[in-house]
Amino acid sequence: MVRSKSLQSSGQQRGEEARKSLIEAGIEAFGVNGYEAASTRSIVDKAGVNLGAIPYYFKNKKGLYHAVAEHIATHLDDPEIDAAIARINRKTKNSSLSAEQALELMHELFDAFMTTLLSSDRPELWMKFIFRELMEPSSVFDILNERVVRKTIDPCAALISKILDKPIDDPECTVRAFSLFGQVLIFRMVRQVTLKSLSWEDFDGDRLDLVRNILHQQVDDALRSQAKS
Amino acid sequence: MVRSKSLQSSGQQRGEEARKSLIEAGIEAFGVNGYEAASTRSIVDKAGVNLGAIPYYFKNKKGLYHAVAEHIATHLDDPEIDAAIARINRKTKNSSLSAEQALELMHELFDAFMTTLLSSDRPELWMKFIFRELMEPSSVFDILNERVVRKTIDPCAALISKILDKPIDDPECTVRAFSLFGQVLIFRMVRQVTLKSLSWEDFDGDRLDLVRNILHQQVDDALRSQAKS
DNA sequence: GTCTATAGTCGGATAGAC
DNA sequence: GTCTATCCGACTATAGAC
Repeated sequence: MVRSKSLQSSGQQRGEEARKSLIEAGIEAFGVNGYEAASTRSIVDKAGVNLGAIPYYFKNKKGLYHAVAEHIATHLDDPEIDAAIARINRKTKNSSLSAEQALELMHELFDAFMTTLLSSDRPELWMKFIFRELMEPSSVFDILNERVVRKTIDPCAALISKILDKPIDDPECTVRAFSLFGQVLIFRMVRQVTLKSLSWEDFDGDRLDLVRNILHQQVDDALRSQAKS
Repeated sequence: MVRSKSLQSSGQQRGEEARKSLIEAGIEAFGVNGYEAASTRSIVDKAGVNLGAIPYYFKNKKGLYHAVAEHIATHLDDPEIDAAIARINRKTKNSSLSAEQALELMHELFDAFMTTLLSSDRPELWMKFIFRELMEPSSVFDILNERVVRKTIDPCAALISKILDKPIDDPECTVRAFSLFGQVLIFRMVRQVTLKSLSWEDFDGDRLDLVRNILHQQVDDALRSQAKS
């Protein structure tokens, strides 16, 4: 009895470990070249589990893909970015926010965003997974769009509406939010292209600062020139 | 004799058509979800040729992929963008270009670029093919980087060096060129994301104008504030 | 609950018929 | 020069042993 219970418990633990390692391996496999290019065999090999584990825990390959997307959406948290977003959400409810204060919050968000996106010790495969899905929507597009993109873009658009003194649902606010993020995102999305043109090997140290300062200035100019007086 | 010659000629013609239709089908197949997801069978079906045609004309699947990249790099020409680039290349050699004139050339390029990228009647699958390769470099990365990206980015960086009065090899010029393009590219790369946030179905008519005007202003502000006096 | 053996399908590439 | 038949390996999913 005791022995059987202990065995079961150890089995459940192993089961949880198998789930985890499959999701971990799934992020890597799906991240590199997408859903089709990742074989279930390569995933179970990397995860150190047997082939039957995927259908058992996730029903099928698509189920694992879905679980990977859920995992990324849930665990993609960066302390500085999250803190900046929380501050923005709190203060945009306060309608007495001045344009200058809003711009300051904007810079806090962008500075955190740039540092996270450009320094390479961050989970690069998570990014690839997300960007691929956003470029070519499939079954998990909504998960990532709602819980990763909107979470960041909507507060940003709200800030811009304060700065420009325009209604929150004015498309101009959203267009500006996306285009400003585009300035940063391009260095992550086509990273190799930008590094090659610059003859750089990485965005580190002074180089990261250079990019950060330029983008900071461009965000500032774009919004300040249009700010309510 | 005559008959055999005519048959051979017709055969060569058919051969050329097979090549063309395979490349056409390849753009579509590789464009949608990448190299791995495209099966040679689906490609030959779409092209209306037999399975042996791929190894015969292109050696193997990779050879077809390479040919598709070559075709895109060669035939991706937009009259207005090309004209703008040609003007820039001509005038940046003239060192007496004023900052104001350079900024004007910059706007010509960006306006053409935005119209082409955002209006959906342009070959969307070509874009997907290019972006996927730039994000995840494989064997044809250099072809696309040299003949599509550098062709546009380098003249743009040269213009910026005139506007800011900095040396052409100052990394600041390249960083600014990429980030300004990023403002536009994001609307093409994660098109569905931006459209969904805006509750738009397409970038057409007034909506295209709205985006174009905002980006025009942002490019203007970013550079004008830093222009040599 | 976990793993292995295998079914059934589809992939790219080839050899040889026409 | 063009097409067909076929090989062989790899894939996902399942069934049943342990």
